[in-house]
Amino acid sequence: MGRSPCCEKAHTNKGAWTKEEDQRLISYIRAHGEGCWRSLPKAAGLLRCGKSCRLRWINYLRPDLKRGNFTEDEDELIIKLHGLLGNKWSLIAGRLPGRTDNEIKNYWNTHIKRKLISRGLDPQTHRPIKGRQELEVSTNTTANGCSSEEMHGNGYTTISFKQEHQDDHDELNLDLSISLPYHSQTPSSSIEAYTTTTTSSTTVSPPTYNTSTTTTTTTTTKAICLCCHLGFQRSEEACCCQAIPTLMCLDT
DNA sequence: AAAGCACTCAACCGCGAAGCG
DNA sequence: TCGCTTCGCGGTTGAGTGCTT
Repeated sequence: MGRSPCCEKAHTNKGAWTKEEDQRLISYIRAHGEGCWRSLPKAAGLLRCGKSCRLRWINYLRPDLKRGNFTEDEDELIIKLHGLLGNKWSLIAGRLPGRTDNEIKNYWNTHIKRKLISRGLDPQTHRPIKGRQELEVSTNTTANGCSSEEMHGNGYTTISFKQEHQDDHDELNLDLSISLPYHSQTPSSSIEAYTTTTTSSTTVSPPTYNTSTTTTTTTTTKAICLCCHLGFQRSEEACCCQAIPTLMCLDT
């Protein structure tokens, strides 16, 4: 019979949140912290499902949210990140402190798409709209400019971005790749050589952190620790930000 | 002034991933 | 290893608001 509902819908409110509900949620989270969204509504005395509470907190009530218009710099950053990551709004949001994935997604759909179209660019591919046919012939290149996936014998996949595509984003140095977890011998000694040692089967390397298989020059002004990027700073995993004071912890 | 239209954005829904027993 | 639960993400919807005619 399909999935069970995330909550007992008959006894939950839906739609816009009231001030009182907001207040209840804020004070509960202030007192007990985030987590266990499933049981939170009951504990906080809210007739909402946990999902709804989580969304309300993350997208609207969090104290570190930056409200207001996006700056021109943020616009450009979003465009560049989207060009590399596609519709990975949460990853993009992770690079824009104070912005949420929902906010960026909405902003993309309402403003940036139009902006790119007016520049003669396809919002999905970030390629000139005119030259699309010839680009589609190039079977090794995905819509986002990634080279096609390389399947390794062990079943893991490495996705790397073509240099030519990265040239569009020089100043960002977004050398993003997904590859086998790589156990660096000195993981915290060098930002360039940074890799995680999590047990995850894939490692998403954020900009600046090159895997062992890529060689690029790395001069960036903004860097983020992968622990922070992936939210590990809240866990027991060591966060290299502490060891590297120049890193920006964006996900706080 | 009012009706219709366009736009924005908060919130919902469904799915896949991760966690856990 | 399997099945269940919970979480998080991306796509979509719809109410509210502003603009145009």
